[in-house]
Amino acid sequence: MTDSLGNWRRTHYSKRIDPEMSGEEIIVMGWIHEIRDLGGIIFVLLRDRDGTIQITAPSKKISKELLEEIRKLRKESVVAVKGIIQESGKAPGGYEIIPNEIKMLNESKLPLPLDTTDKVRAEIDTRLDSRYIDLRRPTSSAIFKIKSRMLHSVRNFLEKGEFIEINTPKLVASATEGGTELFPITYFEREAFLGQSPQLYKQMMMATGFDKVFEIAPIFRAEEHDTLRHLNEAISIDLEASFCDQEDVMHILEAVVHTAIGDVIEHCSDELEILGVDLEIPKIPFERIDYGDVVDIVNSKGVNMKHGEDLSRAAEKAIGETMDGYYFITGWPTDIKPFYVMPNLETPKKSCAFDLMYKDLEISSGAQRVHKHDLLVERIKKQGLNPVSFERYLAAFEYGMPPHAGWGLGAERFTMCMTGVNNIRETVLFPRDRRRLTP
RNA sequence: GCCCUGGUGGUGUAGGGGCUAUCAUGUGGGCCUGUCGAGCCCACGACUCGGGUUCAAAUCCCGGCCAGGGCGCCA
Repeated sequence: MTDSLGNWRRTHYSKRIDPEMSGEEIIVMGWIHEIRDLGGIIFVLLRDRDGTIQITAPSKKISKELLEEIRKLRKESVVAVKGIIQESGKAPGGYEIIPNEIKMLNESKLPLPLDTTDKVRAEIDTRLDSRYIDLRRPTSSAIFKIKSRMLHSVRNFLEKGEFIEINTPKLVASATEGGTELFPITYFEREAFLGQSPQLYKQMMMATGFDKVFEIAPIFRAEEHDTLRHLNEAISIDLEASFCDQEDVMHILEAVVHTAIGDVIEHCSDELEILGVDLEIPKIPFERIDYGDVVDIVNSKGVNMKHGEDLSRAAEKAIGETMDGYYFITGWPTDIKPFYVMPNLETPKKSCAFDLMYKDLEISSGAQRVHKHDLLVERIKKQGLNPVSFERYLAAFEYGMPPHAGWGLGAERFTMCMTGVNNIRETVLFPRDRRRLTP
């Protein structure tokens, strides 16, 4: 039998209670985390968003009816408890609630698909199948509280820097941007695709005079990768700024990373402790290492890498062993970077592109962009693409396109860096990968 | 897509041609007034699917599906 909420409202989260409130009557609401029935006394741990609070029911202090009600409680059912706060050295946290009245708001089916108390650890696959229950575990929810704080921090920082937040379409007409595989969809009578990147749109925004824009939105990539650091749907923090070169946006990027980590340390100390992470604010400016030096270091580590190649996984690991924390790789060969990346004026084989790495993980890449129409057409042709399919995009470069630069930062990869988790799926509520499309 | 490893109660595991299929947690019941991974007693609950070998397959072989790890792909 379940009760209605009625006029009951939660007065306190578990973490907002302290022993000085002793004697006060409050209402807490949440899930039954654990029950220890000792016969003459019953201890119930009630869990809410922020933690747990002990409900203590001694048979001598409460009515028989209430004691029997409490004895019937089962794990993960949702209840509301009205009771008196009592200071107690024996209770966890130094206080407990002596109940006066309990409302059973909704019972949970048993047995549970996984253990919420971490006595028996479930595998990530099992956890993702029942993600709503998995996220009741503090070690799971802590990751998302940190991710949320990071996203707030980035928005806040860019807003202060007078960036305009934009939204670009995720339903796009053509697969002509290049390289990566796109997800085809049906768009009325036509074929369309899910957007792989807001790149071309945010560049078009530079022709509007908005000057500085950013977007935090999903990107979709139909690659059949099956690794701990790839997703088919991810959140990209994208930024583009006019009258800037790559150095300018690298400064912004390292400031964003620096600020976000500082904010997470300041506001998420409980979550970091739950995860056992000792997060430190990285020193800025981050170290810069030229692509040519990367090739030398990688080869010196016994990993074969030719000049002009992208980093293999082994190469990433080799360079990650040498470089500590966050660092930029600059001076990438023009040939292995996308057409919209500006070649270096003096040495056109080198580009104005950069990657931001954390140890052996690429978390961001960016560049100064080509803003000259004719050079852009030339670059598109050189990459084996057809300028005709870029007509609408290219037109934006004919009516006064300022020089500009920008980057995209992977929100999930950045979250991995801060939380120390080694599987990117841990950082997405409902991850989409090669095999998983539900829930 | 390739290579390696695996799939055993709800969860996490042990075992590895014939035993009542191990243990923990859980669930149900019982005892217990300070638990905090509570304790003790009783009960419940499982061999991924299809084919093959064999007197006999959860175990060996082949294939599918799924998972874990590594790689590739990822303008």
